[in-house]
Amino acid sequence: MTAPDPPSSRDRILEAARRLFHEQGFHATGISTILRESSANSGTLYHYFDNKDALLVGVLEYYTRLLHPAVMGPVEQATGDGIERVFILLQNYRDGLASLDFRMGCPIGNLALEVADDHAAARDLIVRNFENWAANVHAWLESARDRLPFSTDLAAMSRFILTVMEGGMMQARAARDIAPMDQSIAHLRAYFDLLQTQAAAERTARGGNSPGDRS
Amino acid sequence: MTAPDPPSSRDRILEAARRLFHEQGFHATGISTILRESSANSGTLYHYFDNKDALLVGVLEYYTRLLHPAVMGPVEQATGDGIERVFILLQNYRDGLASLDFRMGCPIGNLALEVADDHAAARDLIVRNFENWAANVHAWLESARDRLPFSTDLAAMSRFILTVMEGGMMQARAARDIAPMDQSIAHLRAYFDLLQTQAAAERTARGGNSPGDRS
DNA sequence: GCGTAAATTGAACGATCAATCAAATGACCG
DNA sequence: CGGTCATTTGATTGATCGTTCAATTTACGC
Repeated sequence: MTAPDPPSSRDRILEAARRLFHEQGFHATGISTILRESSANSGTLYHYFDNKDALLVGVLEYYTRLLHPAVMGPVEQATGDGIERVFILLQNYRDGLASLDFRMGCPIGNLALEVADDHAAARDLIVRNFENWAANVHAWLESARDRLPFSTDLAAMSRFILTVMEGGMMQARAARDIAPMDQSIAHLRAYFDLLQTQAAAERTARGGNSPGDRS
Repeated sequence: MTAPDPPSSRDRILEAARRLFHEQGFHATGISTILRESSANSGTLYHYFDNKDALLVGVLEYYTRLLHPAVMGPVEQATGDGIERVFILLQNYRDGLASLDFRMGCPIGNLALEVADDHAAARDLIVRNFENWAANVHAWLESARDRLPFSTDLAAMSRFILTVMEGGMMQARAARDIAPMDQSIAHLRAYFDLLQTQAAAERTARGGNSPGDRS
């Protein structure tokens, strides 16, 4: 059992930038603060990153790598039920927000609204993070395919779930009150319950058309 | 018919700040830009506003005043149906985002994620804007009370609708593609359809318990 | 131990930041 | 016209912004 390597300068800088961007936002975080918090010098930072935007890209790539190990993996460990996974995932975000005194919220969502219009490379990575998140949830939903109505668009549903997470966190964070997020999750749960009821009716009816089918 | 008064210096500054905060965000907007765009001098700005934060507060108060005349009123003109109003409102946000080439998004939501943690006064106004928005939608839903299941929490539902709007806009804006928002709205519509079907069943059953009731 | 490249140091740069203030001008009242 | 207060001017402040770079130290193959 060897002692873990001390984190490299590059990693310390990246981790400080990640944390500060999350705590304060991109524009509100100065390079000097990142240097102080990572015990690095400006020359070292600019040795590894061309400029502040490249640092942001590095942070977003880090989040991309982290998505499954840190976010999706634990949920998949908790249960094999695709639908239950969705609500464990949302509950994890909920608990994380409340445990941090309603500060910070979703780092990707924050950056999406702050920098998406101006930083093309960052925007691409933000979009990719959203896509990976939704694709993972989509796979969960596919595993519960037979418990949902035949006509339900599961890709759109995974987007909808991300919508509920981001919109709920935005309101709960602003209000410093978890209620808006809990209420949003509760309505998503009610929606799933109705869909499952409908799917059960479909199964007994053997392919009869469904009440919510708007085609 | 008299010619309208030319806007006062204070109004020009406020309008420039509002637009620039919306286009670029709060931290990314410099005082000097606001001065240039409003053709004012720094002394004039600081005569009316103590500092940049007070200017932000002024902008948020302006949004508060604007909510009903500019956002809710037109929807209420379009139809008297409480449920249909919800989807016209969402469609208006959707069309606004698409017509601006997926830039900017909801100004309140942007500020919520950028400044909510640090600026107490701004946070209060952001919360109030969300509350007013949800309260207005809540009133619409109450007017359709008998078409929704008895047990449905309409206050929570109005929060849920705001969640769908903000979360959908976030994704659509980042992706520069309206699809994630349309998909989210479509699922909200499917949810409402199921609720209305359930409510109709309740009415014929005269108070029987409902499938989605999770008490 | 030597040579070379990578990594690190930290002072310094020009630009821009939010904010100040004494002086000038404008509006309104008696 | 004189007096008074609100408004506007714009040069200027010190701080902080992101960034540069020549010099120095460290790491590593031969």
